[in-house]
Parts: sequence; structure tokens; C-alpha cells
Amino acid sequence: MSLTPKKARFLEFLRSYQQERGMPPTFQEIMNGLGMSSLGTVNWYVQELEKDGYLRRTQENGKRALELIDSKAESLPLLGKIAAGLPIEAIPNSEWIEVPPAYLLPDHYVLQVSGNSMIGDHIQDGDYVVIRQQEQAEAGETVVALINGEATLKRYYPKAEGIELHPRNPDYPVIQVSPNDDFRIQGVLRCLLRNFE
Amino acid sequence: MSLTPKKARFLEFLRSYQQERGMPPTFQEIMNGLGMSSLGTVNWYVQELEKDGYLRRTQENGKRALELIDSKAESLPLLGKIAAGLPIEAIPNSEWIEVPPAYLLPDHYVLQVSGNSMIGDHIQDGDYVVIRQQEQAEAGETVVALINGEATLKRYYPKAEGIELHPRNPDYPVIQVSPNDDFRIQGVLRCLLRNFE
DNA sequence: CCTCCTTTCTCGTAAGTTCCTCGTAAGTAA
DNA sequence: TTACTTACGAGGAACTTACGAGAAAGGAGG
Repeated sequence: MSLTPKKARFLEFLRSYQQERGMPPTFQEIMNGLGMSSLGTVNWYVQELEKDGYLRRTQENGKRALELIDSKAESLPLLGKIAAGLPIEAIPNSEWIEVPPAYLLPDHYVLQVSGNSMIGDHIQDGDYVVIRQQEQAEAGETVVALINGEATLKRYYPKAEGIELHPRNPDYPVIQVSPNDDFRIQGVLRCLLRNFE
Repeated sequence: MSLTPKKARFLEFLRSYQQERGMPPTFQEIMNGLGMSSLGTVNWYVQELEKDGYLRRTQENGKRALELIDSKAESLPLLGKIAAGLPIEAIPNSEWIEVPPAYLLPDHYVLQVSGNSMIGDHIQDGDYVVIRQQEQAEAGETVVALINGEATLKRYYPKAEGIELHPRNPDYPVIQVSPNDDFRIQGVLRCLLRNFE
């Protein structure tokens, strides 16, 4: 499944060329760039990598028509941003976020946290959270909850008088869910990810 | 079930090669790396370990097709715990921690944070951090630093008068590195991981 | 201590596969 | 035309697999 060193080098060249010049290279440029002396060699690589699923052509016979395919096998969809008291802001051309392979499971997705309502649990603005979609939760778990259409990330505390949703920030109030609120748990927090630099 | 020492050494070589280079070695490379002088020897080990269930091939006759069975291919070694002002407490039979594949690179490893000296950056006790081993850092980056044998995770601020290491917790002092301290940067923080439940 | 026996490990070599490279030439679009 | 992509076949380099002979290492019994 993993690439041979030479194929990896070929892909890496495509990537950096694309990055630097804003367009894919021609076969000739690849040949020179990698020190080959035949276009046949370039073509051989292109076909191989196409077969392996790392490459695609935007048009038949097109010039500069090579396109890299990002492997989405290791990623989960970033469904949107979640902020206290707002609906989940869907991200249109959904990005994909790489996560530890243990979380590559059905019913898992990623949200980006917006705001600081959970700062007491050291979940900060911009962090990514892996969520497992499910409707039940244990007391004390951190859940994505939907109240009257508004989504929020909070700690879940079922009580005799009704459900409480606790933020972890003194500036935000505890939310009391009354029986005539439209309330649903959407998922529970499984993992937090923060990328630096 | 238990391996002979030589077989263990063989497996260990595969593991570290994979970790450092991002791909499995060829038979030739194993031979040189372990100081053998025949490919037959390498082949003997491969067959034995395959029979014992520690190894598998991703393809028949494939090059660089060796794969360790308990796929640590998706993990980085957990080298130890890092606490403010203590040497890194090495974890002997090093565990492996799954990380997002983007961090599966040479020179990357994982530490577990112990203590709350960086709580202001919302890095809390028990969190895992992915570190890239390198000796340089930019101002303001969070680094693993070694001062007189003690390891610590701190923000790095080079000043005219010398280097400052800032904790993110008012209970801890800023560390001033003097020229006669034995000081080294060990690596920089690349990613933070927190697992729930 | 030594001797025999079994298991573990080593060597060299050669054949077999796959991966990669080349040169050349035909095809396609502006 | 010019600038590029696509196709084909031959061949060498890189790498794996197979085989047979035997050396080292460890344990049991004298």
C-alpha cells in the first residue's frame, strides 16, 4: 500500500512544484527536475500513480493536467464550527482533518471549537474535537447538544428536575433544559486536537 | 510466545527503521544494519518471525513489503513523562500512541505532560504532546528544553541578555538561562492530543 | 569438567520478480 | 509550426526467494 521511495519522490516533486508555481508541471519539466532522460519514464510514473490512486488527470491529453489526490483515508470530515449558543456553522466545501486512526470509525466527525465557554476544561478557541454521533450520554460527559436549533458544547448533567448543561467558564450560565425545550444530544466528545505553528 | 534475544533485536531494528525513515527496510539494508553478511540470514529471520506471527508481508515478492503485525505503523513512541523541573521520566517498555498521520515523520515522538505549569496555554496534566526533535526554535514557540539535565516544557524567548523560558502559570517562575548553564533545546511542540472517556 | 544432541542462527550463491529507465515515434491541441 | 501528451518494447538495476551446508549456543547426562 505504501509507496516506493522513487514514487514518493515523484509525488513530492509534483507537490512542491504546484506549491511554488501555482500550476502542475509539464512532463518535460518533471523529467528535467528529477534528472530523468526520457519522457517514457515520466509517463510510466504517471500511469502507475494514477493506478495507485494518488494522481488524476483533469483532462485527457490536456497540458499541465496532473492533479494530486489527497488521501482522505486517514481523515474525518470537518462538519463545522461550534460556538456557544449558535447553530453549528456548517463549512461548505468540507475540509478533512487528520485524526489518530483509532477514531476513524463510523459516526465520527470533527468540529472546530469557537469561543471559550469550555476554557475551564482547557478546550480553547480553535481546537478541533472528534465527536461520536450518539443520542445518549453519561453524566459528566462533554456533549454536543442541540437546544431549539442551537448547538453547543457542554458538560451533560441529568438531574431529577431536568437536564443541566454546564459550561466551564464563569462568564456563561448553566443551561436548564425545560421539558418543552426541543432538546437532543448530538454526540459526545472523544478526542481533542490542537495543531501548533 | 517469547522471542529469542536475536529475534527481538531483529524486530526492534524493523521498528526503528520504520520510525526513522517512514518505510520498511530492504533485506540488504537489514543485513548491513545488523552486521550480517548474507541475505539468507535475513530471509531466515523473516520466515521465522512470520511463522511466529510477528511479521507479515504486504505483497508477495514485494520490495520493502515487511510489516509489523501489531501495527505500530500508525503510532509514535511515547518516550516518557515531562514535568516541570524534572528529568524526563523515561517509560521503559515504551508504549506507542496513535497520532494524526501528518505527524508520522522521522524525528517525531510523544511525551505525556505531567503537572500544570503550562495551564495558561491550556495544556493540562495528562495531555499527550507530539514533539519534533530539533535544536532550534523560533521565539514564542513551545519547546522541550534541557537545563542542567532537567527537562521542561516551556515557551522559548531568546533575549539580548540571554534565553528566557516562560511557564504559563503564575505559580511558576520565569527561568533565566545563564551562559554557564548547560542548556539545550530538545524539540518543539507540534500537536496536542487529549483522549476522553 | 567434558560429550552428545537439539535448537538457533549464519553463510554464499543463484535464480526469480518487480521496479524503473531508456529511445523513439505517433498523437493532440493551439 | 510549436509545445505538449501518449504509446510501446527492450533491457538493466534493485530486490526477494530458494537451497544446502554448517557454525554457534544451550541443556542433559556422565
